[in-house]
Amino acid sequence: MKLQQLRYIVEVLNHNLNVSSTAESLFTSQPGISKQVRMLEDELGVQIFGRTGKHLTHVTPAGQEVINIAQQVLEQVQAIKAVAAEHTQPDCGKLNIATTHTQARYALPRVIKRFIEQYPKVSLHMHQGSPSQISEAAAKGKADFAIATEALHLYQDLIMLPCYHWNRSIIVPKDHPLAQIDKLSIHDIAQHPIVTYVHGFTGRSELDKAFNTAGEEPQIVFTATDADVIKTYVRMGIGIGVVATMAYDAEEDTDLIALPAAHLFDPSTTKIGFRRGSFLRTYMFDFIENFAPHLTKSRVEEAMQLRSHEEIEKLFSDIELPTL
Amino acid sequence: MKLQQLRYIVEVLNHNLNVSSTAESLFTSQPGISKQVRMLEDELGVQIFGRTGKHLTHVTPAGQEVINIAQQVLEQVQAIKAVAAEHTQPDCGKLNIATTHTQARYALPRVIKRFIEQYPKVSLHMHQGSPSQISEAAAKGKADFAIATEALHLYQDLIMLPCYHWNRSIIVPKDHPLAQIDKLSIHDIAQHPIVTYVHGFTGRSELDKAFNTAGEEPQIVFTATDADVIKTYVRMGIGIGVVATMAYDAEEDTDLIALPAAHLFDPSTTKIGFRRGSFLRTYMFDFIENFAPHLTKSRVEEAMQLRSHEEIEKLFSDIELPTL
DNA sequence: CTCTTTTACGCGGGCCGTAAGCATT
DNA sequence: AATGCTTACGGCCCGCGTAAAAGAG
Repeated sequence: MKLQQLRYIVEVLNHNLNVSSTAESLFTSQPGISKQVRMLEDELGVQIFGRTGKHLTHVTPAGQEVINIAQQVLEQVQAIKAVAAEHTQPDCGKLNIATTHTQARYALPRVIKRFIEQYPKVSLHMHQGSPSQISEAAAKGKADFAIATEALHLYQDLIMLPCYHWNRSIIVPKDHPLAQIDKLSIHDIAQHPIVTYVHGFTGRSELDKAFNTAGEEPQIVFTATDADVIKTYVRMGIGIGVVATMAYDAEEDTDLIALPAAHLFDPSTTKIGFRRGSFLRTYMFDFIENFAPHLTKSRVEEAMQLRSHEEIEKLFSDIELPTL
Repeated sequence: MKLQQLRYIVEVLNHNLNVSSTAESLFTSQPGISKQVRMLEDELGVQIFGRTGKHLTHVTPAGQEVINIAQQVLEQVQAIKAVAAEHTQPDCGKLNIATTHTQARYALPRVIKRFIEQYPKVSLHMHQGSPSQISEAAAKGKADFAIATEALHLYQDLIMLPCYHWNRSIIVPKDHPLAQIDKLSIHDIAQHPIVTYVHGFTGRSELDKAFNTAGEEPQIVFTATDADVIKTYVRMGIGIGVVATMAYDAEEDTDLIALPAAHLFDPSTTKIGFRRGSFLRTYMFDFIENFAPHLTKSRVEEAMQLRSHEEIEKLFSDIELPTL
């Protein structure tokens, strides 16, 4: 059994069982992969892929189990390389961050600016996507960190640490009638068409919950994955916006007004997650601490020892998170 | 990076940094290993082993980290092979059990007899040792199962499942004065010299605890790791024996009498442990269930999902264990 | 007819084993 | 002097790439 054989079967699966495209992506020849796959199958005595004639059609149950383990092996091989790099070039490497528009646009810029100054030799890559895509990217090792408010808990083998709380604001055009009301209620909001995040994005669930408990039915006329789009439609007069407070910029959004809504919706918590068992480089610890100052290296390491989401939550229950 | 290079560095460490003996044990040449080790070091850019001149003297910090991960990789490679074997030859394989004399001599024989009948093609190996050696063997992957009463909890990455409770008996020669007393007390026992298990063996800690809480000082004149030796010295009149009840055989030990002592000492619990993340063959699940009928495959799998000893204990808190 | 996998074949690299050289104890 | 690691060299296996054949859709 060779490490490359494991790489091959994992990649063939990632390419929907198309060996030719797998070969192309790995910059090698297609017959080479086919042969190695069959040699591995011969050695193990088990078919990994099911075939009809000459085409790979499905993954056998045994093959799925083998591939799952193979993925872990390859992750650990990466960890070995990371350990080595940490000792030879501590300030050199890659950092892949998977996150949502909201974080990338409003929460991360200052953090990333500082990080790049501190570690100019680390190449930084941002992957944007939906919270579930983000979690998957982190869980599969395509990203080192996932930063999001939702969906991270879906993967048991992601360690997720709370970073900060944030609240919502209602944004309306300056001349909107709601701007006159001193303290908004859910009922007030329910009278107007709403523009907000799509399901599964940026704490959308808290919004639905608040309306539910108030017994009101929100008129959601338009949803988008990011606040910039939402603001554009609010400007057009389509409805009132419900967005993260941090998405309102008093200097840029002079034509809009943000009405605080912290009293209407429970705050959401943005978390940073990474694969359990992955080796974190020093610059990764530093990135985390830059982003959330209470997440010191020692505290993160402590959390890595814990074995369930609940235990980790307990570890941070005493700590007051910043609110954006 | 090749799998064999990882095997080599792990084995070199296991052979106290002696490359020659490592080569011998792996049935290969010593220069081959030396070269591969240095090639791996070159590839990683990190010294794994420290050298003075031409001799390997110590493991570098980076090397230790690399080797730790390498061990995990090799374990997973074993898991892949086990998965494959499970699908091709479900009733064929190996089973390594690490256990103490007490278990091997009194608890396991009937289980193993049945197991061998059921799986004649599985080759079974028993490794005897102290509880801490046993735990280590299981944790390091040298044994599939560790069966013992003590020390298993020392390894966080061992899953240990409770099998049965057992109590102690006082064994004395037939004509011993204690044999006349109806219900023994700790005080009664403390009047006589005691022969029992050495520290760290077979629930010895419960014995010490009972004397401590009773405020008595036991006169322990002789300790051994197994009940057969203890019985021999009891026969010689050295003292009274305190052993696991199951170690007394009414048919063989006709010259001795066992006085129940369940009311004097808290019962101990024998557990079976195995490495977290290891792949269990069907015959392994069957072995466990043979040994402890309440440990069905589904219940064991459930326990494998849990992440701490506490959670596992909670899972079994409702279940009444048999008492031997 | 096209896309994809399999088979065939030749090259090159690298792993391994033997033998000799050299450092450490 | 003995033990143990390194260097040197040669054989052999094997992984890879190219090219052609065969099968699936």
